[in-house]
Amino acid sequence: MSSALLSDLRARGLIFQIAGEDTLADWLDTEPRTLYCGFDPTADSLHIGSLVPVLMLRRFQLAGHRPLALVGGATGLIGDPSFKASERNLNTPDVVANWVNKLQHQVSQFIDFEGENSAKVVNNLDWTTGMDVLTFLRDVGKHFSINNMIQKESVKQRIEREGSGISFTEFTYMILQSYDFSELYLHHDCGLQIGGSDQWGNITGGIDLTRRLHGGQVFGLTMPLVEKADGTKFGKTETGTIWLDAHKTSPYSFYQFWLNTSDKDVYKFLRYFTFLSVEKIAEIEEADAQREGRPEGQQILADEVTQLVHGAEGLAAAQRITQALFVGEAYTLGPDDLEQLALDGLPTTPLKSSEIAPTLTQLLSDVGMVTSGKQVKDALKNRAVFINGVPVEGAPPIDTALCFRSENALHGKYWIVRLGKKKYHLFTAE
RNA sequence: GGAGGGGUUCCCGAGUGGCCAAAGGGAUCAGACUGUAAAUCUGACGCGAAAGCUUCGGUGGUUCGAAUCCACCUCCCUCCA
Repeated sequence: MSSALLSDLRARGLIFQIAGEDTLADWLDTEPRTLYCGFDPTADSLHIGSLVPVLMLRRFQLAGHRPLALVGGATGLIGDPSFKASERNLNTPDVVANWVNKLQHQVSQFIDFEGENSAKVVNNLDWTTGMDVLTFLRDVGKHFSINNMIQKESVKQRIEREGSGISFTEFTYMILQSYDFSELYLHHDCGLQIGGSDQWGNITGGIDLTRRLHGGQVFGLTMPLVEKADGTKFGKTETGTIWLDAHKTSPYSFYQFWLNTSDKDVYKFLRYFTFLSVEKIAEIEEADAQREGRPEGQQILADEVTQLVHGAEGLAAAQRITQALFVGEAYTLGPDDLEQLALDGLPTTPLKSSEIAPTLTQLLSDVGMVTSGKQVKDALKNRAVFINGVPVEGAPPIDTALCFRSENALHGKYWIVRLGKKKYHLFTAE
């Protein structure tokens, strides 16, 4: 059945490279196996870049294997140099420890901790923190050849490129991660490490070390980097990174992100980010190709992924807002509906008449709709600013008191400001 | 420790005394066209409604005037020891 897993992954395009390809399918087929994937705390939340590996763990678990999610309490203190253009700043131990906590919790929601192949979260700080330098150098470092390490593609650009460089600290990262694999092999019988394609060098390092230290034969599997057809970076928008934490990226914004996926990417993303079968996705693609006009792929993608990350409630909230703003006429909603939208996560700001910003440009940049007043000016020129559906006329400065009068409010206290086609903000009278 | 090269606005990268808020590209935002897609075209892109204000690693200095010259400091890179 697991070779079925591999062929499904292959059909999804989720396999980039495999170490031990000849025997991996057999190994997976004979009995439930343990595998791991590492997540380093580089922020207080994972972002959608980590979603592919996280979901990969789940795919293996659904196929009957046991996933370990490793949180890099130790490696997060060092910083992975793989394919990074420059050295990064070190974060303080207490900051990293705090992030570790958050990641543990976050990763946990995607894998199942019940049943026979229950998942486990481990932290590599547990086995590195007590190790002294000499032991590390003699027992671990001795197995690594510098000649070999500097050959790795992942650090080559740092070593060869003029104007950059790599510290010993970051260079050592690979050894730490390799040691993780050998430890998990020893104590958890973990025989497979998965990761993004940038992790190939680190993974093969771990495979070599495990063989040298324990004579164990272990496997590695990497997933392709998520790339967009237009070549721009996946997972970033004007607002910045798309986080998995609902407090950092609301389910609504998250949902909108997927809904805005390009046609060229949407079916690939369905294969990457959902558990819909490859056949089902092919059907959707086929149906979209037949249909005139707007395809359904984005809708399905947004529904599926939002459900996975934010649950049924988060999805429902995101859909309610989307429905109200983009499908219906938002300014025909009743007061209860508007309250609900605010609760659902539509960006909302109460207006206190005493401390309201005097100009519209200032107000909109204060609430984060735009990053500078210039954008508002630009939008005004294009008649792209609307309050409750009515375009705002004129050029800045525009008096906010005139814009937000109770006469033009919905139900006496609501104003929906729209800037451009997609940005909405709800203001309420206090 | 020695010798040399470098730190420019989100990123890359021009700019070597006034014409510089600083070329060009990318990213981003808005408009048109569309389907909340792509491509294309248009506009914006340090802050400010404007007057104006604040930027070119840091601090001082020279000058009527500095991103550009000088001094010191700091960080990075290359080679040598």
